[in-house]
Amino acid sequence: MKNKHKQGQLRDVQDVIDIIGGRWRGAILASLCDREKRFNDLRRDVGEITPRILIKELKYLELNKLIGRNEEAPTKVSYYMTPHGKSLEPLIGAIVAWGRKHREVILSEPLEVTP
Amino acid sequence: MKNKHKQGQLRDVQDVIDIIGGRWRGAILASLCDREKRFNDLRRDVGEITPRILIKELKYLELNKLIGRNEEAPTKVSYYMTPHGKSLEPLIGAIVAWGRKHREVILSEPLEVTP
DNA sequence: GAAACAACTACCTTTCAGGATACCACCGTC
DNA sequence: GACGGTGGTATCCTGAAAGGTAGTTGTTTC
Repeated sequence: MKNKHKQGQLRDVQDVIDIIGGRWRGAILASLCDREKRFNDLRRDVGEITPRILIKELKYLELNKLIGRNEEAPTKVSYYMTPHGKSLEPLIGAIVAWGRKHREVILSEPLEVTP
Repeated sequence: MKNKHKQGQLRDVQDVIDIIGGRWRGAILASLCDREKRFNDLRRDVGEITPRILIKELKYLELNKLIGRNEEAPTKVSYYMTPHGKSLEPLIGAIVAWGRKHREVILSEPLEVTP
């Protein structure tokens, strides 16, 4: 994000966009909604992601308290959704609903017969 | 967007992110929610945006049927929210609500007293 | 008819999220 | 003590998005 200098609503919107936007965060959150995962589980789950990016995204989500990190031993780290992370679910639901409706609107282009 | 190859919910989420995400679209939509605006009104409203970018964003939003374009004369063009665009308002409301809550959560860091 | 404005448009540069690749530290085990 | 697996870092690179600057077309205004 570059412009956090906005105030009020716009700032909130941009914050949320930042959080669930981007290439990977949605997929990571979705994968963790399912259940707790270890680093390499996520790596396999999410697909083409490189460890560098995965770590970066996980740290970001952790910083934002959406996911938690559990380290039993240096080689046993797992990630899980926090309650705060789970509170995103209804919002994602709303977004999905609007997205669906939006696609309908876009697909039903009336093919204007220009005079 | 690069990966539209996802299916279902994730795809909807990404679509919506694409629409209201980015540096300017939120601000433009917010400005137009208020009332119809002319090109240079928007330019002043939104802030530092250059005409090139503004045009691009407006075209994108128009393509997505969120805003409409009204050209009375070549020098009298105005932009306005379509009904579909207005249907975004509740969603933006929900996002704002979660964003606010999120900021509270983030700001109330308990300053872990590490042992 | 030229100056001033509105609404674009073209061209070129910069920035930065994301990616490829390779490497490191720690552990168990054989 | 070499070997393989897990959980990372470090280094360099790329491409798309955003930005800067200037130009073009039409309009009104005098």
